[in-house]
Amino acid sequence: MAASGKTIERLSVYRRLLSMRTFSEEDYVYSHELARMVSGTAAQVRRDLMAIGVTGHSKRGYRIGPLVEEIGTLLDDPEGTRIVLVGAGDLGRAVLGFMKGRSSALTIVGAFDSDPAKAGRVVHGYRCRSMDEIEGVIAAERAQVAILATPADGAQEVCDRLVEAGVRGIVNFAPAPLIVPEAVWVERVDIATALEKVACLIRGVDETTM
Amino acid sequence: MAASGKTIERLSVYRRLLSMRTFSEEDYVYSHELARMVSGTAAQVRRDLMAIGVTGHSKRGYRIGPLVEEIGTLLDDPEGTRIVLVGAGDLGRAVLGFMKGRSSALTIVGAFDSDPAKAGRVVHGYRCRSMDEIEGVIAAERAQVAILATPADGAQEVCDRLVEAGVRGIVNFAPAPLIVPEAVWVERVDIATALEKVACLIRGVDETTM
DNA sequence: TGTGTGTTGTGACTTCTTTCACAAAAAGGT
DNA sequence: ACCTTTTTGTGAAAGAAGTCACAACACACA
Ligand SMILES: NC(=O)c1ccc[n+]([C@@H]2O[C@H](COP(=O)([O-])OP(=O)(O)OC[C@H]3O[C@@H](n4cnc5c(N)ncnc54)[C@H](O)[C@@H]3O)[C@@H](O)[C@H]2O)c1
Ligand SMILES: NC(=O)c1ccc[n+]([C@@H]2O[C@H](COP(=O)([O-])OP(=O)(O)OC[C@H]3O[C@@H](n4cnc5c(N)ncnc54)[C@H](O)[C@@H]3O)[C@@H](O)[C@H]2O)c1
Repeated sequence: MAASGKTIERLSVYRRLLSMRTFSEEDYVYSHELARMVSGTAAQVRRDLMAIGVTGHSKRGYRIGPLVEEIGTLLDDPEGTRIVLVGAGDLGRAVLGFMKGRSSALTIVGAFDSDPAKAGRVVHGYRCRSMDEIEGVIAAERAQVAILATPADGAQEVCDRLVEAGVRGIVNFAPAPLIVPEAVWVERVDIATALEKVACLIRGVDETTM
Repeated sequence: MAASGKTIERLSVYRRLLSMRTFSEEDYVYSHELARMVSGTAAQVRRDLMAIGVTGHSKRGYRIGPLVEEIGTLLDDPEGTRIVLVGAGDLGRAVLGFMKGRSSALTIVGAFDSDPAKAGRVVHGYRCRSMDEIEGVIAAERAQVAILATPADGAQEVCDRLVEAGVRGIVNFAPAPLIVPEAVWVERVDIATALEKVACLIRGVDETTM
C-alpha cells in the first residue's frame, strides 16, 4: 500500500490519460497499453497498480472505472486540496488557465501578486489579490499547497510567509533554492533544467540511456 | 565520466544557483553549501561533481569558476542547441519570456502557432510564425529540440511533424502520451502531476519519506 | 473437454542511486 | 613542528527502482 514518489507520479499520469478519453462501465485496459502511453514497461505498470492494491483480470486487463477511482483514493485528499498561487505574471496566468474548469480535487482558492497594478485584475476567472491578504486567505480557506511563480528574487521571503501561514507543500517555479522546515514539501518544476537535460541527452544517446 | 539523468538534473541546478550570484575568480563553494541549496546531502554533491571529473580542495571546497565551466562542457552542446517552440498560448508566452535574454547555449530559433490570428504577432521579442514554415525553419536552423506547448489534442500530430523534420528531443507540456521513435527523447513537464504529488505527499509524511 | 493464446501477479534478480564512513589533505593556531 | 579542525575523495554497504521470467488463470475455439 505504500507508494513511492515515482509510483505516485506515474499513477497521476495513468489517471489523466485514462480520464481524457471517455470510457464506459465495462471498459478494460491492458498493462501494456498504459505502458506504451507513458513509454514504460508493462511489468512496471503492473507493479504500480499492485502498489495501490488494484487487481486485474487475466486476458482482459484492468477495469478502468475502479482503477481510476482507486488512484483517486491514493492521490486525492477526500477533503480537497486548496491551493494559492503567488505571482500572477505570464507563468501564473498559464497555470490559472490550466487549472480553470478542471473539476478535480485541486482548487485554486486565491491568486496573489505584489504588483499593485495587478491587484483586482481578473485572470482566467480568478481575481488577483494583494499580498496583504494572503495570510488571511490561507487561514480562512485552510490552503495546504502553494504555487510559487514569482521571480527568484524574493521567492524565499514569499516562501517563508507561506510556510508561516500554514502551507505544507509548495510547487516552486522560481529558480531559487527555497529553504524550508522539514515538514514542508517542495516540488521544483524547472523548465531550464528540462531543456538542458534534453539537450544533453540527445547527444550521446549510446551511453547513459536514461 | 558517464553522468546519469539524475546527476545531469542536479548539475544543471548547481550551475544555475551558482551563476545567479556573481563570484570572483577565487571564490570557492563547499559541497555542503550546494547540498543545502538543493536540499540534498554533501556526499551526493561530491559524487555528482566526481562524475564530471571536477576536483576540489580539502578545507576550501570547489573553485566556482572551473566548476561552472566544467558543468558547461557536459551540459552544453559546443555548437549550441537550437529550439523551436510550438504553441504560443499562455504557456508558450511564459516560456518565451523566460528564455528571453538568457545568454546561454539554448536559443529559441522560432515560435509557431496554428492560430492564424497569432501569426506575425511578436511575443516577448519573438515573432510568431505559421505552422507551414516549421519544417523549413527546423531544417534551416538545424533545430534539435522542440518545446511542445499546444493543447493535448493534436499534440501527437505536431510531434510527428517535428520528428519527421529532424527534431531529436522534445520538452512536452501537453498532457498527451506522445509516441516517438526510440532515437527521440521526450521530457514531460507536468504541472498537474507536480500538484497531485505534493498534495498526496503532504498527507502521510510519516511513511514514504520520498 | 482439451489445446492454444495472451495476460496478470509476483518472487527473484539486476541495475541504478544514495548514504555511510573514514583515510588523506589542507589550513590555522600555538 | 605538532595538534586540531574541517573538508574532500571514494570504497563499500544499503536502499530504491526496474526488469525478468514464469506459474496461474481466463478465454476462444474446436
Ligand atoms: N516562464 C517560464 O517558462 C518559467 C520557467 C521556469 C521558471 N520560471 C520562473 O517563474 C517565475 C515567474 O515567471 P513569469 O514568466 O511569470 O515572470 P513574470 O515576470 O511575468 O511574472 C512574475 C510576477 O510575480 C510578481 N511578483 C514579483 N515579486 C513578487 C513577490 N515578492 N510577491 C508576489 N508577487 C511577486 C510580479 O508582479 C509578476 O506579476 C520566474 O521566477 C521565472 O524564472 C518561469
Ligand atoms: N498552463 C499550464 O500551466 C500548463 C500546465 C501543464 C500543461 N499545460 C498544457 O500546455 C498546453 C498549452 O497550455 P496553454 O495554457 O498555453 O494553452 P493555450 O490554449 O493558452 O495555448 C495553446 C496554443 O496552442 C495553439 N495551438 C493549438 N493547436 C495547435 C497545433 N496543432 N499546432 C500549433 N499550435 C496549436 C493555440 O492556437 C494556442 O495559441 C496545453 O496542453 C496545456 O494542457 C499547461
